[in-house]
Amino acid sequence: MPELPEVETIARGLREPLVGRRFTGLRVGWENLVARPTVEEFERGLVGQRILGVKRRGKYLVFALSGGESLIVHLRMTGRLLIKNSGDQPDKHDYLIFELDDGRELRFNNVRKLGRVYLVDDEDEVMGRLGPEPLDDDFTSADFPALLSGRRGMIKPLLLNQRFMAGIGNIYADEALFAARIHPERKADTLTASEIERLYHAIRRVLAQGIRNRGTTFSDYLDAEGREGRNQEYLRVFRRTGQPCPRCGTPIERTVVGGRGTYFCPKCQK
DNA sequence: ACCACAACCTGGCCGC
DNA sequence: TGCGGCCAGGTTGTGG
Repeated sequence: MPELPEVETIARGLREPLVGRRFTGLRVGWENLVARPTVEEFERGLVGQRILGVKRRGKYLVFALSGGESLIVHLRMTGRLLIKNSGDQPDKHDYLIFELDDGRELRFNNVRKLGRVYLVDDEDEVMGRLGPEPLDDDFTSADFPALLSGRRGMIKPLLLNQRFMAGIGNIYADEALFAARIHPERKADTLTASEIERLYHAIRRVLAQGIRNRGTTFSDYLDAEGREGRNQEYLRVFRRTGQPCPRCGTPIERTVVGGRGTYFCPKCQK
């Protein structure tokens, strides 16, 4: 579910309640969510540490801890990070509950149990192979052609490859390709210079819009306070099969590209 | 490098 | 109402 804009919205919402707090306890309802180290070492290493900062990298959330380690969380498909009071009704899918020193809790809610948490000395152990941050100031339109060079596969699976670029998922890949008027199955090495330029700006525009709208909620996504996003009201092709293309009126089509459901306008996207 | 496919999981929806 | 099949915003590993 959560892609860069959703994870960014969560990170922003977690800063105020978490920075300066200390973890006082951990309750584990599904051990496989703890990717590393072992559950016992994870709990022992975490409890007692103060949270110094919260940031996002790609689709990961990173919590800098007072002992120098980093707590890293990936929400995968259905993960949520919610701030609750300790007395609040627990949800059956709250599989990790981080107790805080102010009577509140950080709850990792995760219906499909696919999310993962890590406690590591060096965040590169988890995120070292991620591609560039598409919204960084130092990622410019001049960098994008070089990033694409040598890539011969289809453009959509490439956008979804986190080692190519960090943070893009299925929704924003389709939206960016529509905005750039590029067919999702185009081979990366057939894109013209102007298409590459359009794609660069389209990626940044759709991600920035997603953040402005506080993320896209179809079913699962909620921010740290449990609120839905509203970017679903602004999507132009994603999950809009049969509805008219906002540019030309042709019905939007759905196909499968690289194993993922893919929405596009067959007339605008060549 | 690239591609297809399976695995990890549960819940919602659809058709029968 | 029940049941099987399919689908889902992500990632990783395997085999070709």
